Amino acid sequence: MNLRAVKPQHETRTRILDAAEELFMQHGFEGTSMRLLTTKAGVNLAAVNYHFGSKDALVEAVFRRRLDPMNVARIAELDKLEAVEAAPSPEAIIRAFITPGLRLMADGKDGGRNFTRLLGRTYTEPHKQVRQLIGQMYAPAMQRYKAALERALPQMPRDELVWRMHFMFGTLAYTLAATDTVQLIAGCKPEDRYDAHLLEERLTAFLAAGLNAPLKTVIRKAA
Amino acid sequence: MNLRAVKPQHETRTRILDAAEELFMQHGFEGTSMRLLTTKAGVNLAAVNYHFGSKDALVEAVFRRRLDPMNVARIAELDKLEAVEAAPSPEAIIRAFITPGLRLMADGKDGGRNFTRLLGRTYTEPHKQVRQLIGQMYAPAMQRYKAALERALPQMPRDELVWRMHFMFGTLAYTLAATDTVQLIAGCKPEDRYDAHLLEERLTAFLAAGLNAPLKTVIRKAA
DNA sequence: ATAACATTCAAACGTTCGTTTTAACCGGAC
DNA sequence: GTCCGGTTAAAACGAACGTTTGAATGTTAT
Repeated sequence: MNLRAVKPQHETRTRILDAAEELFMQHGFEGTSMRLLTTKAGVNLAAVNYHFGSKDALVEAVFRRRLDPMNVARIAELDKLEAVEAAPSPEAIIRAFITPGLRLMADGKDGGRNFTRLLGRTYTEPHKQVRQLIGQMYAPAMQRYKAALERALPQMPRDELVWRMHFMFGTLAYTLAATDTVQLIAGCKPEDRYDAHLLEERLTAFLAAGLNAPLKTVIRKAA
Repeated sequence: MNLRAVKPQHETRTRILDAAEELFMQHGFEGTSMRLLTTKAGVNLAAVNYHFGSKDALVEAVFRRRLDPMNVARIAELDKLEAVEAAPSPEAIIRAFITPGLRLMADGKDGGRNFTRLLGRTYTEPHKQVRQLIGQMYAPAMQRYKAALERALPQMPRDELVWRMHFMFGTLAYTLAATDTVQLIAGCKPEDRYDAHLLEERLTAFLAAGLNAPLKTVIRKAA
């Protein structure tokens, strides 16, 4: 029969993915050995190669498991928004964009927090393969949000908007990923980070203001 | 004599540091082998251990070479600013903070651009040692800028300011480090990134607006 | 010239890496 | 029971890792 049993469906796979998420975050990809990984997961050394094929394929699987749902959620949030009004406000769009990430970060029981830390690193990931993979997974949501913001801010030059989206993206990425820099800047209680609602408010206010920053008459020097 | 010769002063060291900067950025620390590194630098395999002691010590040296001068420049910019007026504007403070980083990024002939890409990665660096090292090197400048911003924005709650500094820091870090995400968001000519002046204007406008975002009456749920 | 020193070099060290192999195990189908 | 696909187990593979060694080489002071 080709009917997959409904037993502990791929428990080993899940254990490996969980351990990989945590260890990749702590030590990076190259810094995490298969022996350490499989030991932490409580599985045999050969299990990774059996279930995923190779270490590189495992890396990809780790990202796919979380990133695909997150970007699906991002698009769903935007759909919901645009169903109510044709041209949502920049602030509402920002909120729709950052919410799925923050939700993952606030996820206490699951290892979502591990993943957001890992995720933040990927935007500057050295591995070309990983960067391309991430790019592919983000592209659809990005196009949607770019179009939505162009509609919300019709007066803004396109290249300026691209840069402000870039800044916005960076702020979120850093917020999701950063570990102890906040405590470095000031004595900040780390439990604040997990108050998802408060963080969403702060981040939205900051990003909305930045996105709506007054447009100076930019002095371009002749080429 | 203990007088060091003035000849090609530590040429091998410099060649190693340059190669390390580029390769660490491309492949990460663990992903860069000593054999590849020394080959690229055109030095013997044993040269790194001879001149720096170990690979880890080389990593530290790579950061020290660039980070120390950059944070010295940051403090100097702030000194210069506060010499003119006691309480500079938030925008001026922001500009003073981001300028040294952007200057390094725009540095075409030197490998400064390589370093800024590498630097952006460090804020989410897995290695505890590296993170602590970076933290130590940033701390003095950070305290100065925090104090300056508190003076410039006396009405802002301290914890809100800390978070906005955090966002600001993240935006700059991401801007310095990001590689192809901008092109992912939109067809953005990569040569724009190197127009340091234009980028400074854009970044300053965005950050100043975010830092000055209106303070909503935050609804805190009772503990 | 020669002694003392700093640097470079080729070779090898032991360890750990990701992966492969081969046998054992296990639950259902017949 | 017997067979069989899916999974786990222990052991070994060759390759690559960071580091060390000891001799060779260049450089400077006497």
